[in-house]
Amino acid sequence: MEDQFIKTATLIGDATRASILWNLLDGRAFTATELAIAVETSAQNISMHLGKLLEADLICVEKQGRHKYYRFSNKEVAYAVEAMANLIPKPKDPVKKKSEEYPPIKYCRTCYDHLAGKMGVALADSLLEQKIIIEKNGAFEISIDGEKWFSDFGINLEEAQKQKRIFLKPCLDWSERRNHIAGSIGALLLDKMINEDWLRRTKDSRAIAITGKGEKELLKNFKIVV
Amino acid sequence: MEDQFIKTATLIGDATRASILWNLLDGRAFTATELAIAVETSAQNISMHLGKLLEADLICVEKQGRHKYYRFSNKEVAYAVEAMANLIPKPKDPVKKKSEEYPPIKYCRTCYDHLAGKMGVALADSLLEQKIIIEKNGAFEISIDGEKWFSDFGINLEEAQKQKRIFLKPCLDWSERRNHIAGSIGALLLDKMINEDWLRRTKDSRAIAITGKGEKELLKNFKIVV
DNA sequence: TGAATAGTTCAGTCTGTATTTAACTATGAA
DNA sequence: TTCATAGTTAAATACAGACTGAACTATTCA
Repeated sequence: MEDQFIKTATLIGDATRASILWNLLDGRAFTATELAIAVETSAQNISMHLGKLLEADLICVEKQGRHKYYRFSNKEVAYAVEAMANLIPKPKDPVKKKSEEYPPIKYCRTCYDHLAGKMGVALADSLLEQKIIIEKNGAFEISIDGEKWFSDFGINLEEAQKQKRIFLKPCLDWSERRNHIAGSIGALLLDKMINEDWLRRTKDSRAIAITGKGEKELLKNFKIVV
Repeated sequence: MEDQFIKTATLIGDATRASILWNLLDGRAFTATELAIAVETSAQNISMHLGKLLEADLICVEKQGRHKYYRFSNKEVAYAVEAMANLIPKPKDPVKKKSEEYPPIKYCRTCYDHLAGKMGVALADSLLEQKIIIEKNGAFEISIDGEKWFSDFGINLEEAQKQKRIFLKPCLDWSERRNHIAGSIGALLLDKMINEDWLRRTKDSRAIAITGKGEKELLKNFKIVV
């Protein structure tokens, strides 16, 4: 058991592979070349590293034509990466100004395709408090009032319900240790906010940037102070 | 943020340091020398690695005379180690025989000075089931019948109560995720079993070996199958 | 006191493994 | 077809960082 743990630890604990995992953290799939660029290494090298991660079943691959898309094998991998990210030493004295206390990524990032982090949790809290969604034995449900709210907000619930994916489900955020909103509703909320230019995906698209407009609207609609 | 993650990952992902973390996983504190033995490396080397783990605040240290006791800094470290252990590839076909699945240290080890691991948990379960101890809002108490039992078993409760240390307290076991019995009672139980030659401390005193006599007595007294 | 044990520091060595160079296959587009 | 792009494999190289040896301080014990 110890040997196996050491193997896993040394597998993750290489700079290039750690960077790969970090880039895969938002749940999307990337091609080998994309990862090579993101990680800043050669194609041959990324190929070798992806091979090792594949062999240990930390990632899986899907072939599409001449492309190969790599993603996490299962959510446990994401948990482990996030749990490790939790160990990053906190800055002792908050020298920085208020909003800059942490880089945006800490406050606002995507988990697969919905909002996670502090922002995702705050959003879930607000929707719960406004009784737009309600908690029912561990699951989230949309209230009667909530249905109207979503329609006003410009989200078509019937459309969402048609999708295969789970409609509304809580997702435990490791950095906050709190539930936020996953499922298609989570994805739709994120999409909507991006379309309304409240939020913008950044270049590497893991972090989410909040626009000036978004700052005002988030405060107005959800009482979220950015 | 990514850089910091890579730093943390490479910190954990060295074979020697991973082994240190693995050994600290049960929550106990170890001296540098004990760790060097457990990890099978030199004193100088362990010192260097402990220094790095200390600097990153993954572990902390308490000085006691000429000894230095190292332990996890916080529960997040244990979470991360466990989350990583979760990624160990599952054996597809369980080829192994029953009792040899894990080395003895996994089943029977001390946590500070009381029994932890599977053995400690099984012992706590048995005492609870026999109503020798009872759980009362998260704490353990000795029942009326229990007082007689302890006296029959050769443990003087009044003596134990005089000691400063907490008399009877649950202690969460990381590998089992279950409470076992700490406090002076836990220590006395361990002492007693060692005196009766049910158990023997091994050389490095982390692991506990069960004697033939112990095997019989544990089954008889606590229905624990070793 | 001195002897033994616990732990650290530092310079030098060594080695595992990541990376590079180079030659390859497979798919898609012109 | 031929060219360009995506990705792999294999051997040669390079290097970060672990480990060793030797010399040190601090504490306990006899």
